[in-house]
Amino acid sequence: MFGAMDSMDRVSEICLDSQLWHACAGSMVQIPQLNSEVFYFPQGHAEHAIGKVDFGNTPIPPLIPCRVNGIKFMAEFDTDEVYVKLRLTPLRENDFDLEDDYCIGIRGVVESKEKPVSFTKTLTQSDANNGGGFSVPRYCAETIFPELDYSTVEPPVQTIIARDVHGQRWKFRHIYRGTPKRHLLTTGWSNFVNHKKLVAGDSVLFLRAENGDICVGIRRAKKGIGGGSELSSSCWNTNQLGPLLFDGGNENNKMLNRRKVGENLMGKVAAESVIEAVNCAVNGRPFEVVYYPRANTPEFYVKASAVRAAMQIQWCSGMRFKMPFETEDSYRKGWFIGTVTSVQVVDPIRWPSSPWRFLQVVWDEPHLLQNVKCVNPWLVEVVSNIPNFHFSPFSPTSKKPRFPISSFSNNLLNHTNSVCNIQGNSSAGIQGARHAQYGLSRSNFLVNTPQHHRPPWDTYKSGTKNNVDISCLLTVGNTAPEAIKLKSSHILLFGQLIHTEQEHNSNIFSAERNGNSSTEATLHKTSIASEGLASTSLQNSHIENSSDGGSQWYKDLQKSDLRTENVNRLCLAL
Amino acid sequence: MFGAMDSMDRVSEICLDSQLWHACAGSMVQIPQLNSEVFYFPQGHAEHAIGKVDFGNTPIPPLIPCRVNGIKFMAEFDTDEVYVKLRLTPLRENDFDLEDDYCIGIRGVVESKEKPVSFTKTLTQSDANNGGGFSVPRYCAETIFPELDYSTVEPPVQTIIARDVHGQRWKFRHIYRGTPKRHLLTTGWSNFVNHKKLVAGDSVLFLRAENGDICVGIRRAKKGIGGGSELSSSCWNTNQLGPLLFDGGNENNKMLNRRKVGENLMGKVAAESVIEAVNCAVNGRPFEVVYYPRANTPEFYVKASAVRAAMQIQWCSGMRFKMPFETEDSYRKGWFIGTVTSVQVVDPIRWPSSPWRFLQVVWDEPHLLQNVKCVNPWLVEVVSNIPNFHFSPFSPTSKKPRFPISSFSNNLLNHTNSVCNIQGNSSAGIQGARHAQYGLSRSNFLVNTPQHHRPPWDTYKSGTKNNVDISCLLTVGNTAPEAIKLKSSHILLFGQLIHTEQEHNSNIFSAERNGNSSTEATLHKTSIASEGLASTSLQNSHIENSSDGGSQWYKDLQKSDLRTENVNRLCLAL
DNA sequence: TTGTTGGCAATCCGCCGACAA
DNA sequence: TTGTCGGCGGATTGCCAACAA
Repeated sequence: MFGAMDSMDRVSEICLDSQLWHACAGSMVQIPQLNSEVFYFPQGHAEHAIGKVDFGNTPIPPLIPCRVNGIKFMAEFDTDEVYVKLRLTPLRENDFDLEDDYCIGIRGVVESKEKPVSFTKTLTQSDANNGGGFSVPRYCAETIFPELDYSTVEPPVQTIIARDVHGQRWKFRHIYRGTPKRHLLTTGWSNFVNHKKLVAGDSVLFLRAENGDICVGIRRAKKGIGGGSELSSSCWNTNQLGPLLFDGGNENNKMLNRRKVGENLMGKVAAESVIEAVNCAVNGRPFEVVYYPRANTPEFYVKASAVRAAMQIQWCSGMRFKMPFETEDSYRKGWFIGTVTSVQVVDPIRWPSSPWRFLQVVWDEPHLLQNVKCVNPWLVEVVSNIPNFHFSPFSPTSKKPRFPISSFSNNLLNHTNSVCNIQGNSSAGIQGARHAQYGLSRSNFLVNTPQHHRPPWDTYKSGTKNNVDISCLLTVGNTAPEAIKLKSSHILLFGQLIHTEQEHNSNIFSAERNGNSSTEATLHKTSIASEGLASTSLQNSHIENSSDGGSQWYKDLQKSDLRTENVNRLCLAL
Repeated sequence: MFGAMDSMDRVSEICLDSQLWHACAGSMVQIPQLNSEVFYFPQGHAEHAIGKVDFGNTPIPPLIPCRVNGIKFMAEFDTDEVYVKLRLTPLRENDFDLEDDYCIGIRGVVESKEKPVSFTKTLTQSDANNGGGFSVPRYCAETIFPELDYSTVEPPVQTIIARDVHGQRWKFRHIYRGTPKRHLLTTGWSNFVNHKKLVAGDSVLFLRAENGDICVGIRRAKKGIGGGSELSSSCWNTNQLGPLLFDGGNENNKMLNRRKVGENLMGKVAAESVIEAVNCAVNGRPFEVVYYPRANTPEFYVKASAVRAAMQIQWCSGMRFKMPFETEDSYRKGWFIGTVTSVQVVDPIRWPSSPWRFLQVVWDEPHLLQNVKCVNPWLVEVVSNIPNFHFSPFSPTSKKPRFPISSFSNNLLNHTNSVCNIQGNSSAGIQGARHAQYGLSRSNFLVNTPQHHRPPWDTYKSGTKNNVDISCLLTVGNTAPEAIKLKSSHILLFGQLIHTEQEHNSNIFSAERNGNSSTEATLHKTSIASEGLASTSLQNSHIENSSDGGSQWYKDLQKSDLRTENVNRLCLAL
């Protein structure tokens, strides 16, 4: 028998700059090392396909250990959507090689290569529609673009040539003019917008490569069914629409051509390719898989060590965990926090012993992750394994506990370990199951904020606003996401989620350090409303003497209709 | 084991009007009947792929009998390129069913369904570039479009709504104006051109369906490597370029987006899909194949009866044959004529006993088919099995015989029959090999045309021009292509090819009956030059009293530099 | 600091008859 | 009969400062 993939290697090349690829894909995407060991999940691959995948009655292992012996960073020609092509070779029993599989640990860890400086902006109406201009945020112009010569010509202009993911070059006129002065891209911009079929809400990304080259990437707004939650995480599942029907056409060109973009048609793979891959995988033949990082289904290839580590945790209901997310402009990161309600296989008939999504969960902010009821254990981090007792008895939104608190049971533990034999050759079983638990202690606590107009920083560490109990999560030092590298003595408001449930819009407040400064940060407010995403930032706010940044943030907070019944939770990051 | 194709049936539908599909594909394409028996040729499938296909060392039969149990007429979303998807099920020995496989015989036979009226025009510069208008040939306007009301408004206008292959509707303003009056498409036309990315040289096709609906199809000009031979036949092979390199982009939008069109990138299938199909075929599993009629490689699925019939012919060198072709605007059809030089397998190592392209040939007009050295026997029709003795000894272009005349040998005959066992259950072997020979007698003969300025019709039946020997081929009655249904008493000049070898351009003269008239015909002159194709027609020329049509044709003939050293061959069709 | 607006100039689009082949 | 050209009028594009948030 000949291998079906033997002829592919010479057909296509790793076709673009991998740094730009990563910038476009977002920092959430996990790309395994070449030659490392991963588990391939047919079940997850099927989730990544258009439509349902029918495997028939053949029994298929829920996960298949593979070696990664090919990684290609790709981008679709028409849409610029990035994807990765992995070549996987199923491992036989004696191929297991635990030595080379050093466990990096949690997700979202810093890559060895340092990230080039980049800036992402979501296009406004004016950027996308009118006059062919793009309003360049000052930060982007000053950190990404080559330095403008402000002295010789008035107004200062320069030509910027930016490479896209295909290596194609785009020319923009960058001018600093107007009253008050601002940075604009004029000539060349509308050409770019038209070619890329960008609309308001899409994002563009400028990146300055190590060699000084400017790159430009795009990320299309996800036209989610429910109208626009703009967060990205790796546990999501989009609703499946039927195959798109073509409605007979008209003159609406831009929208017509966007049909392929951002909807379920693209960013997904064909059902047959899944079946073909699974076919190879179960027969021990090498195969290729394609993964679209922005398709909102979790990776179906997972670093073996991460799976093993996750499976050694005694998952049980009541456990508190956090899962990383990032906002669509890849600027702000944070954690979703939730609680395990039960531990069970999602499809006992088709996949009777699969760990895929076997954590049934509820979220502290349930409206953002309405569709996500079950997650993969390797995607989350245990925060507390003490059952989450009802600690906000007076909050109207949580009048009663959301789930019954189940006691730890050995049944559950046994089940977890018997799900499949993925412990490798090492000492598997119940004995070894305890040693990898995360050493985090319970850090949830109740705080009270005073009622009115306090200076923002110190008072929000604890207290009550309008008599709402506010629970805070303290995360320490090295477990905080890399964007926040403040000294531990700096107190930052981070990842605050305040939502008004009745109006279905939310604000996320977050903070980020500026450059290498340990005393300056940027405060962000992101409104997630049904109309889309609007974000404002307060840059260069001084933290220690947080006079204006803090107060501005505080004003925003006041305006955001923060009333008793609207506050769910505030999180403080130390 | 689960079938890899089980999940495909519900993914896509037969997605467009099959008559429009056929009009776009051209009449050369062969679509087998549903449930009929075909031979699948892995070798031909590999020719249809991008790049080389490496089957490894596995032995693969050169042809695999299959039943056609699915036909889908498709069109690419972006390019409108038509293709067909066939689902084939390999037949086991006892599945052979010779009963249902009635032999229709030669290629190019009339389909049972009558063809709707259609008109194809190759876009001029003015059609494609300037002013957004399309100059409608009168014939098209009067036979395809709804009748214009010339009485009420001046100028007469109408709105034409035409469906494309996707079912999308396009609106055109059709106006009859100007001095002199002509038919034009104005509003809506440039929108169509831009959406479809048409350029001068591409063709558009208007079709009037049975229910009166207007359809519009497109056929992109083939940007052949050698610059523009505009003929289509089923034996061609495009040169393989390497994967297209992207040269860094610029503002040339239209050309950029056309990269995918008409070059080798499109109209071909992926190498892996070939391997996958072959894999299924050799293992007896159903599989799907995709064939692009306009990719210029022959069909790799061939009606079983056609293959069997072809293999029962005693092919030998010296045999004269003809092969059908049509011009790219699907208006004129004709035959290439050639001679078999040898009969041998093309790749004795990989495909030691394959009949694929096992006829090595030379063409009477070699410059048009430079790349085609070997053809499939089922694509040609024997004209004469008497070796083609050197009958034009004085023509300067053929100073010596092009090939040695080999004698009939039983070796060759034995070889032919031993190529593979495809004779079904019927009496195979040498005995049965003779009964299906075509009953054509040798009809090549030498004629002499007088030297100067003769009236065209009767004198060209025989004679010499400038002392050039002209050999003529007479084909009789029912073997002529359907477009020519003249009474046998009418003598028509048909398929005349006159080329000036030094200038690398050629003229094809052909004649076609007008409508149902048996006394009117259209004479066509097509210039095939390196700049592309230019064609002129003389319509409504009366044949019997061929006063103006004939003389016009004769003037063209005179102007075409028809000198001794330029004339290769003239063919007359009776 | 940056999103939106309206003014405006320059360009382009596309309809037209006049030719000519 | 139909391909190409130049004229032209109207629509669109896109640069800009003035505001406002």
